[in-house]
Amino acid sequence: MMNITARQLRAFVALADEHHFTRAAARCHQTQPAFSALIKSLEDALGVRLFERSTRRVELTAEGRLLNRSATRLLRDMEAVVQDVRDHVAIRKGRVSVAALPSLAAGWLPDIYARFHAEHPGVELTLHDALLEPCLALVRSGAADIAVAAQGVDMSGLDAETLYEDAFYLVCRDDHPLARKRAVRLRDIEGCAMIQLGKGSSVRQSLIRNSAFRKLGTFLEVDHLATVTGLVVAGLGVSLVPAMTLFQFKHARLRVIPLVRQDAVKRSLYLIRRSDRGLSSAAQAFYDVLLRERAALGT
Amino acid sequence: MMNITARQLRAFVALADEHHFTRAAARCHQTQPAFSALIKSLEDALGVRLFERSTRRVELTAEGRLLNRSATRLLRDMEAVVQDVRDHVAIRKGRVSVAALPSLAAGWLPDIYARFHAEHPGVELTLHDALLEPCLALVRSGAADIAVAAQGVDMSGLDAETLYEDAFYLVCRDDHPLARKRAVRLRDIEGCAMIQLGKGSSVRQSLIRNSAFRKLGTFLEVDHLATVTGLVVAGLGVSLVPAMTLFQFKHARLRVIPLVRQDAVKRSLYLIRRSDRGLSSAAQAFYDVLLRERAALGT
DNA sequence: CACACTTACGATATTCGTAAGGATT
DNA sequence: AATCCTTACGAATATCGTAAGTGTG
Repeated sequence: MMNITARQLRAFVALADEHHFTRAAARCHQTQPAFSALIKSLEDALGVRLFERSTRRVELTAEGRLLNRSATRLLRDMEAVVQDVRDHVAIRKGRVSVAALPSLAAGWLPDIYARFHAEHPGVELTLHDALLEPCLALVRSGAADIAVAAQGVDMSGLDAETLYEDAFYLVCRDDHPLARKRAVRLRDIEGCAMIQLGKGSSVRQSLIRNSAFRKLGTFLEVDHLATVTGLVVAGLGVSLVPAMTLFQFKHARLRVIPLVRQDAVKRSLYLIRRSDRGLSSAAQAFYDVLLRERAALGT
Repeated sequence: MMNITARQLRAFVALADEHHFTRAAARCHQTQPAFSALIKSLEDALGVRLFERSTRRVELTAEGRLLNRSATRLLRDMEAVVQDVRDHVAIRKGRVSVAALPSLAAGWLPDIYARFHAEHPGVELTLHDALLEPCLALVRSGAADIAVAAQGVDMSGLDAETLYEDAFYLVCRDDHPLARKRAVRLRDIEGCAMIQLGKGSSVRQSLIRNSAFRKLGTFLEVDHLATVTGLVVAGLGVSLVPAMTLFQFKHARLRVIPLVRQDAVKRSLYLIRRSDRGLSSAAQAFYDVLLRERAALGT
């Protein structure tokens, strides 16, 4: 029947090259009679003699020359396809697209990206920094492999693996009345001018979900953490933000103060992916790195 | 190992298409367990799972999608190459190049070309009309598959199969003294003004080789048979030409007269090809047609 | 419980390597 | 006589189909 194998093509090319059964057989790591049979099987499959052979001469026939023009290319194509798949499996090639909340995208992930890229330089990395719902939408649509985010309202079709419990801290200027405290209570903050992130942010959502913190006033509402920093530095108010965002508040005049244990509030962060399909090898490797980094987060 | 078969690729494409083992197996004319094993063998060869399968869902993995993009093209390429070879074997495609003496190229071959083309419209035909030595050179170099010609001085590396013994006839105008004879003797011609072809022509060579005819005078020497015709019609002389050229002398005022048996002279025509390589299927088919037509030449 | 993929297993077909055969120089 | 391709043949391997097993909706 019409079932050509890569081995037949390799044998054909080797023989067309060597003009010698014994040598071509050796090149294919076979005994010569087995190699002969392999050539014969190809000739039978094609219904035509591909080599004129006597004991002293091995030459391509007209049809052999015809096949020879295509066979090398065909074989190379074939091996390229196989190699490509293997490169992806071995994570020498690939693409990973991650969607992450802005705080994580700017604070936690860059180092991980750098290390992953150093280990797998052939893999294209994409990072979407987006608010919670857009993050989930990216994963749902397949545009992103993984989201690093909080849970959304609708998590159907998504798998969430707990990543980190991100504790909130009070951020204030050094001349604020609370600036000297080692830990603050909810009650301490209630009277303060609060600078909050927009309601689409997971930081704000986490506070809204917590009944104790829901009644906190909002003096100003902004979209970006950097703006919060600026406003607090300017002395317009204080803010409550999770640990993962604190890299934004490294400033000489700012103080970061934990909440006392009984008033602690956290936002839960998850690794999120589609439940209906597995990850590519590269994406799985990235996912595994994220899981491994989770341990380091505890410190 | 790395031995991909066409069947594996066909199975893969079928399953990627159907998303259903049982249906894909049927499409490949196999039982479902055998088909399963075939997919598994491909997955093992590539070292990666290509389908996510539960009993209710069959979906491509990321690597499967990667392969799917190439597999269809690869399979089509493969089948195209095989089909191309088979088309050549079945003489639906191909190329035949024939070198023939001018007399044969113009007189005998055109009909054969027409019939061969009607039977094998996909085969490209080339006809080189050339004198004897160029004809042989074309075959020797591989530029022509077959020559229809006389034997040359050097026939090494060439096989010659007898085609036809081409008897010479006297051609003269109707008012010539010999025009009324039923057959002429060598002696009758010796005094005539002879119009001859150039010494490179096989017609002239055949006469030169025959000792009895070597002493014939040459009144005029020209290159083309058509010119001979014109000169004879003009009454400048007579000519001796082989039967295969007589189509050139169909003219109301010309007479064609055989030689008496004891003075008969012939040129031998051969089918000539390289002895060191076989013919392509198409060329062989053409060769066979020429051999078959040889029988018709006897009449 | 019905459908669908996997595993088990014996039968068949293919492929392999060793050894003998035959052709060419 | 030496080289080298083919054929012969028993052994190892692969593939097939039937039947039983397993998991999912």
